[in-house]
Amino acid sequence: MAESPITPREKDFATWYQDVVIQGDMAEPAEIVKGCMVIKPNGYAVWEVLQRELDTRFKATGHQNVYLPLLIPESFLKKEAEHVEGFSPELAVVTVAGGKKLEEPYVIRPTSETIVGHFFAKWIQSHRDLPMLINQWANVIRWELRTRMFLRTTEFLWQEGHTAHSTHEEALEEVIRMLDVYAEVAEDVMAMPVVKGVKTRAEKFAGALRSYSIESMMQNGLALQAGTSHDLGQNFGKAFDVQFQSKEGKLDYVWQTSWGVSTRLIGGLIMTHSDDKGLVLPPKMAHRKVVIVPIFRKDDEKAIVMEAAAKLAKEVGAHIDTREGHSPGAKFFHWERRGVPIVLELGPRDVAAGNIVIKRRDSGTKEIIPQTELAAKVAETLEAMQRDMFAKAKQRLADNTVVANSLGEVREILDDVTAEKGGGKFVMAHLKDDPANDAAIKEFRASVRNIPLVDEYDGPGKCIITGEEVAQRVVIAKSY
RNA sequence: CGGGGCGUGGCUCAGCCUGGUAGAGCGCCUGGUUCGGGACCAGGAGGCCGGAGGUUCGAAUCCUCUCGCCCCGACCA
Repeated sequence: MAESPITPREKDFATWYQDVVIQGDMAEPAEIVKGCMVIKPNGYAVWEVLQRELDTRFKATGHQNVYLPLLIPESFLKKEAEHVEGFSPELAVVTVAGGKKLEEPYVIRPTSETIVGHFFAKWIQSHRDLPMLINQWANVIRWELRTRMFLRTTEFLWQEGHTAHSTHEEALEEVIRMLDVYAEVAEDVMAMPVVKGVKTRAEKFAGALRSYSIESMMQNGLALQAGTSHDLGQNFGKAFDVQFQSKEGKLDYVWQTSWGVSTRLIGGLIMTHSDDKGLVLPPKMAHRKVVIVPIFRKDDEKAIVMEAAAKLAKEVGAHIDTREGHSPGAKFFHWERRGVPIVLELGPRDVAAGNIVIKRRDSGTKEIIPQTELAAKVAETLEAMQRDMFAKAKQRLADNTVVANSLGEVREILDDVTAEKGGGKFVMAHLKDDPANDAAIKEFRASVRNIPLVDEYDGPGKCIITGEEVAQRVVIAKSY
């Protein structure tokens, strides 16, 4: 028995994660470029599934795709005071082009609110131009000091939605609508349960009135911000002079929103479902759902097995592993590490008996069934897997969410938690939304993840720091 | 930016202290035997030892400079 190339979660969760990403052939560090990664075919295919699922929903809610420039004039960033302050430290700037020093440097986009502001000002004159609903699929660069594959890389892929509305109410509806879209994709497609909520003022997007997020829990108990949706108010409208004339003939600034999810979701997917044997993909996220490993010795056996395999593969849309020079065992490990939901084994014994062996990736259960029942069994198994994986993740979230009623208690629960050691929890506590309180939590390197939109706890209570009455408990956790 | 580690065949690393013909395992190629959970045997290809300079008869090894990567903290989708 060869030693597993994957570090067990128990031993070191962070290393386990790296191992799963690499052994699952999802991505590898770019090495030649600091903090960047190469997304490999197996990883990019997952991104393509996400893109399809999200894009379909964006279109269904009335959005259209656009593409904006990668480079932003430096002065644009400075137009919104909070925005530039928030992003300055992590900008990459182009100062030389065409062999000449540029008069005004270009910033490589960390996000496109400013460019959007500029073009919205050109495109919007009347209330009839509203709402303006656009989305961009793009890459962005944020010069982060600490990177981890998929979770935080210097360059990453994402989508950023940008909308403009004539009223704040309408903009807020949009913010929540898109947050709901994210939650739906996370839960129904990725089988990754999330907590929807409002970010504290200290944690909001630079330049927003308020930010909303979906937070998910990884297997080590750390929180992952899986998606954000921002109520930008009229901040960017004023900064970029995006005005429209109302029905009554009055001029007003537009109310904007922006929302995004990134390749980070792939990291979340991995850390939600995978195990010590490697990647586990929920069926809806798997581009290759079923693989057949044929087993044979002699050429005559090979002929009959391959014939049966071809017929069954066609029936269930399976990929046949025809690679030569690899034993069946090696092939099982190969697909297991890559997270394929169902692996079918087909050998001479099965062909003779009219059977086939079906193996589920998540539970590891193996079953021998008649070939005539295969199509129905595959469909049923994929459905059950999707359901079971979500239920399991949801249970883990519930099991690791605890209530605390004092700052000391919160600290005790979270103090020793690290990405490597795990043991993280979502701690529900009453806390006033005040930057000073966020700072107190930061002292032990935890943070307020969000204030849930739906309070599933005991309603109002006294803030664990100030003692003031607050409406509900917030989620406090260590996070990525 | 502070602390730590590391650059040697595709990968993981040994060799460096004590200078003297560049190694191992895995992977790869060829042939044969295998094949129901990581097969075995035989043969083979592949490296100016991150870069520059210096010391020396001679440098992967010693000295100086330099570039880069990884890990740990402060910042973050």
